[in-house]
Amino acid sequence: MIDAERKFREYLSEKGLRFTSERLAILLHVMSLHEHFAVDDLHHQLRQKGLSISHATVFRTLALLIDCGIVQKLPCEKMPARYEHIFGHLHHDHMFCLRCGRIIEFHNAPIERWQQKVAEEHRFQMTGHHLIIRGYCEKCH
Amino acid sequence: MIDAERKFREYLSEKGLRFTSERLAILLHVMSLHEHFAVDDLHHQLRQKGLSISHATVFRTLALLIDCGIVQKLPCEKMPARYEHIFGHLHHDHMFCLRCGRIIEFHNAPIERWQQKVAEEHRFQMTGHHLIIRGYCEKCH
DNA sequence: ATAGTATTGATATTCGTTTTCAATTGCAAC
DNA sequence: GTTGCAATTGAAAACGAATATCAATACTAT
Ligand SMILES: [Mn+2]
Ligand SMILES: [Mn+2]
Ligand SMILES: [Zn+2]
Ligand SMILES: [Zn+2]
Repeated sequence: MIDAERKFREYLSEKGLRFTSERLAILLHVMSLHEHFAVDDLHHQLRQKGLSISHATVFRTLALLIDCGIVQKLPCEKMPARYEHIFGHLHHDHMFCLRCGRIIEFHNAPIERWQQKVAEEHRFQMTGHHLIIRGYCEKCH
Repeated sequence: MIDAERKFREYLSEKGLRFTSERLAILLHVMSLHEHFAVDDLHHQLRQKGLSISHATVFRTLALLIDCGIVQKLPCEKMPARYEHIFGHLHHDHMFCLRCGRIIEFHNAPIERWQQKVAEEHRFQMTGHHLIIRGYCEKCH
């Protein structure tokens, strides 16, 4: 059993929820993906594997995985949201290429620290943040 | 005539578009607002003034004002987008209080500089960015 | 005035996401 | 293992912000 499964099981158990075969299948597939994906991508890939999991269940399970801290949602303007597993990964932010749609990940410690500082200055209790840099990637200049 | 009106007139003229009474009314009302507003807020306020401007025209005109650089759209998760006029204002980012919905504005020069630097490091041509700090405001801790 | 085009409001449509609900399933207590 | 029951599921319907459609109207230039 992978660590993510253990974490998900504990989360569900604490909430009085059940560990179903659908939830396991979705968890395992999400953990096997190393890109940013849309709900439909995930749904199609599961069906290609021969699993007939409904659209609704994919949405519902992703919500659980987000609440559990295994998955992160990237709100995208003008297109369906993207998701990615973050369990086992360090925090990062994203650049979106407006031409080819490429998503580039980055981490910048000074930005993270200044965010903390700004929040403190406003006596704001930061629980998270969300930084997206829009523009054109190397190939699309 | 306020500066924003001059700018909007020039923008429309260059694009071969027309300066209509609806567009003027929306522009003036948007410039009079000093909060972040949803499309429905704006629409209702215009109707309260006795102006019968359609929903569609409000959306369409906001899109023009954004393209023109007078207005900015703040994508909100789980709720309709918010807008604000930025003409005559310096760039700023936002903190969203998850409890009371308050929006706090801030500007942090080091964050802006580091964003530029990160983009350059990835040979990414930044055209804009979007930073939202989520959490709880002073009153909502 | 006239013609040509942009704009409008009302309405319908889109589409990602959420909800509904009856049938099914997991799970804990017996 | 049987039972009881709430949680879960899939299919379909509903939702809702945003957009598209289109006939009527209003500018603009000639
Ligand atoms: Mn990522
Ligand atoms: Mn603002
Ligand atoms: Zn690109
Ligand atoms: Zn608050």
